[in-house]
Amino acid sequence: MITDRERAPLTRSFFDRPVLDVAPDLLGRILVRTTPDGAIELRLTEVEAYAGPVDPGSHAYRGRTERNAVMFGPPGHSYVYFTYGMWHCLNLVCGPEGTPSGILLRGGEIIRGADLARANRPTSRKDADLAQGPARLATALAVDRSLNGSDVCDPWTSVAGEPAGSPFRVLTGTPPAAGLVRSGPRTGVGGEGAVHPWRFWIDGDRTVSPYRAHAPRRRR
DNA sequence: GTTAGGATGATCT
DNA sequence: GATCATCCTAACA
Repeated sequence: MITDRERAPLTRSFFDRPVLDVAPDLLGRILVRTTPDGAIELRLTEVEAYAGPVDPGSHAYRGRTERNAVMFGPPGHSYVYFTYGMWHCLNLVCGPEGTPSGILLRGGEIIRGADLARANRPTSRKDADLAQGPARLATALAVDRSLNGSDVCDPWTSVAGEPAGSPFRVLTGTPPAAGLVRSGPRTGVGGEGAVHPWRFWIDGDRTVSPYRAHAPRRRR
């Protein structure tokens, strides 16, 4: 059962918890993406948890490789991967260190810097689409693999001494209204990984991506 | 409103 | 060689 009113303090140890605790706790919080052109703020509305070695859906399921190496590192860092030949996806690594797990950011509402986000994603027809879906989210926030392994600062370490060029921060934001946090199967995850209801979203929010079940692709 | 098909390349078996 | 934590467009209802 999801207890959507439990909110951990947003300190350095926020991400150093089991991924299933962190994932619903991220809903409603704000990811600040700082670019050379300015800041974009995104209120998170949809995430998916990937639970490392016990989860067939996780990139870390078959052990450490060059691609998934940051999932095996300390929590509070970004894991960015490239998929389908075109797209990037942004994850946040959770703890404790040694249990490689991450949270895929699937959807959010741009609450500041919408002009920058629109410039990054000119094909978007309406603002609700800007970060609706993981690859759209990464595109709107100008995230690519050059940001893999970046530190995700919390407010306490970033108030005065934020390193120049630090690309991500997380702010407290506004919690979802009571009773609106939902969970269900993860999008696009098949096999045994499909049984876990590890997708979390804010019910009724227009920036949550439509659910699509896993479907094997036809070969051509 | 929904659905089918193509784009495109890194990664892993 | 197959798979992939996807998106967009066109076609249809």
